[in-house]
Amino acid sequence: MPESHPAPACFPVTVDVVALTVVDDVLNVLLVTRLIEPFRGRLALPGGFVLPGEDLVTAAIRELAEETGVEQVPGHLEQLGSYGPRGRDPRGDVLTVAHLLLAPNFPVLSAGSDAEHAAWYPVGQVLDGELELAFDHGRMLADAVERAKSKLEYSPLGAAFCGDEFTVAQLRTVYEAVWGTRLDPRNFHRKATGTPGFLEDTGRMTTGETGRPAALFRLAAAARPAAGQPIRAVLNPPLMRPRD
Amino acid sequence: MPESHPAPACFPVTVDVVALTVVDDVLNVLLVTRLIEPFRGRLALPGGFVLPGEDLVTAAIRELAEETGVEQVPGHLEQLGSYGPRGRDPRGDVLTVAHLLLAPNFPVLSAGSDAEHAAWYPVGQVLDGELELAFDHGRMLADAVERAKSKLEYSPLGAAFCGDEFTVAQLRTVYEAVWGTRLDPRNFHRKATGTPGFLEDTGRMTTGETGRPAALFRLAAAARPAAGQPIRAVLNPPLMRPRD
DNA sequence: CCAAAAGTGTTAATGCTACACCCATGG
DNA sequence: CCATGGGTGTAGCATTAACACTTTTGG
Repeated sequence: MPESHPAPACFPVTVDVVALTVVDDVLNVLLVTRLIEPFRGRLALPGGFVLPGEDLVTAAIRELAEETGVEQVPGHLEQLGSYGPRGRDPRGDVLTVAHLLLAPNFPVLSAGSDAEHAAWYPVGQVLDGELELAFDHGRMLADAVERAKSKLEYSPLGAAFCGDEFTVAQLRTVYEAVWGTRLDPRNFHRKATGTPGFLEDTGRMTTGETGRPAALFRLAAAARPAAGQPIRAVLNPPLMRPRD
Repeated sequence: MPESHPAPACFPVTVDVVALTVVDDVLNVLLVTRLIEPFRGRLALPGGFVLPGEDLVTAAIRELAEETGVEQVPGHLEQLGSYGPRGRDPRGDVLTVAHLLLAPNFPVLSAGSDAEHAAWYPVGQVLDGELELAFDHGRMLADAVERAKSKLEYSPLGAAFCGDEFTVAQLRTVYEAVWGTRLDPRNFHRKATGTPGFLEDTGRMTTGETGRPAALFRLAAAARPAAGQPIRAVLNPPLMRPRD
């Protein structure tokens, strides 16, 4: 750590947020259209400079709020990793700390204003190269998706994509969207409801949908993230995605 | 990302390295004794300021070399996470990016010189509170150990603690040291040698040891880390540590 | 009644745990 | 021969994968 080094050089530091959600059974990412150079007109992850006296999470939440209007963090936020500082911004060295947000499909305040236009885009279109992102945001997105995929296997974070109460089928579509696979509804139901400390029956049911009504669940107390505490590996043995 | 924000404030950025190894069946961490304030005389992780024009990994490798004398990275190095910038250095806000190094027990150039004294210390003594580290390095170590524990479950990185060639028993003691558990040698042998794409028989055997000679293995080509590429999840289904 | 989705039962395959047991070396 | 660790076989248990089947709603 801090030693007797020459010039404790300073670096501009930014935070970026990879906000993922599931829209119509498809994994989406929150992107903004850049209004300024560099990469003007290009899609990018929301983010911006860390201000003096600010912490990383604080900055991430603030930037997210500035571009989406959400007041509280609408889901699960965690650090993804740091990138740089070299070779990622044409204007010079910038260190950025990427964050991962798993959230239900929240409305973004878009268009109309003079702010950058924020909207949900299917992750597949970006990873396939159909849409190209500014800076090294494409790599961040890829890393984020990989992280999300593996988190679903052993943690209860799939529920972060759902609201407070959800059906097993809704939770299953989350897994299917993130993993890009189909899962057997019956086996998934057994695993989800049979895992101790994962789901909690609310006693209430859905209504008005086609087919038989489904039971509504919420995250069990043991699986709910206690502020700042590490996420418990509730699914043990893990719920594994099919490989290859 | 970079927007039209007020003053793109700068932060001093450091890198820290949590170097783990296994010495005599016990997980150890590489620590230095601080020669300057703050925390003078206290144990700390090796690390230091990122220099202008430097990248994170470059800085981590350089700092490691300066304090241990190793020329090449002696094992597997990956980013652990970022901490700060607030409330972790009494002198002011400093952002640090912690790195995790899993390596065989390499010799550290210690003592004698005027440099900080570097040596291996049992991880248990630190986590138990017997030894207290400078800054927030205790938390970093805890995070690093947790990361290492979970990596062993599905990745071939346990082998990073061994040399190029090793026996199944040596690999097993790594797992036992990191997880702090005992594993059945026979079942471990089956799982390790039976997992496709994990181990590769060299055809050679150990000699001179007590008991029956053991076959020497190396990491299979498929499991060897291709520079900069993500580590393959070779152990599928994972080799799971006993819970509770 | 029919379609659609929720949820339960059942069976075969797979993988793990816990051992008994044999093999190969040094002393 | 014996102690020590390397390595194989195998039975029982737990979990998963695949799919038949019943339940409960809306149209």
